[in-house]
Amino acid sequence: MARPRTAPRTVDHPDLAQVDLQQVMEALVDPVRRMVVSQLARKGEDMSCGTFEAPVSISTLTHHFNVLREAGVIRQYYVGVTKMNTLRADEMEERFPGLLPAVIAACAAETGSGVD
Amino acid sequence: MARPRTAPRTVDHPDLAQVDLQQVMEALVDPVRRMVVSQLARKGEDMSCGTFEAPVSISTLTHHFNVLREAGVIRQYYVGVTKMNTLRADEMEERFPGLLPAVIAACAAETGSGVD
DNA sequence: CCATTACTTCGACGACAGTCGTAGTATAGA
DNA sequence: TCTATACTACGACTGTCGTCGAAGTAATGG
Repeated sequence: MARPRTAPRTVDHPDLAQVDLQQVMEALVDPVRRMVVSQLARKGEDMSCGTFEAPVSISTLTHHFNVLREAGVIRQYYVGVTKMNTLRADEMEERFPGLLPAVIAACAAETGSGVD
Repeated sequence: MARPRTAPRTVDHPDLAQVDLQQVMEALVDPVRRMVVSQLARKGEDMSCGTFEAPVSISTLTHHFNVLREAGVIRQYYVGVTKMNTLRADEMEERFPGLLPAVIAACAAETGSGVD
């Protein structure tokens, strides 16, 4: 019989018009979340939740993905049992011009050069 | 006789090279501190601590100025009994290109339009 | 139907940031 | 020398955020 006795898993995303600067700043102030954004930007393609490098547990990482998604920074969707992540770069650019690129560039500059 | 039995009040500022993104993000994530930065950018000239509008007490405001200064966002200097504040915009631009302007623009966009 | 994989939810805990009022300090002026 | 002004330093309090592990849920494959 039909297997899907529940609807396919969906994810809610805010319209960027209803996201304010405070929310985005709070999302981007956490170093782990910036690592996520940075890796996403660096890779240039969608990544599943399990493929990120971060010095925290899986459940904590889930929390960080939620914060980023609710701030409109990333978009998430399921592919089978895995959850994919994408930067909402274009939309963010329209809403907060220059902000995300500046942060990403700063991340890259810090992790790229041998600062430590 | 010579009155200055103490050296004139001075203020310490970090070299921007030794300020990291985390510190700047933490400085800019607080809405009161963004108000300070925003007013400084809007005014376009140095402002004394007492001339800022913020919904907090004076002592709290002092704390916010300290955070901004230690993050390299503002420069402070005494003029008699008042303390002046100025944005380190050019230096910040060199250290974290685009970051401060993006935040300032976002602040202006939010406070400018009748969002609430 | 069952096991596995991949992620989520929950509750608890610890740390720390923002806030205040009070008391203190440096400068200017009388 | 004394007072007023403008800001600072300190200690206390509070709320919130990041963190974890354990238990839960949904899809996939056998």
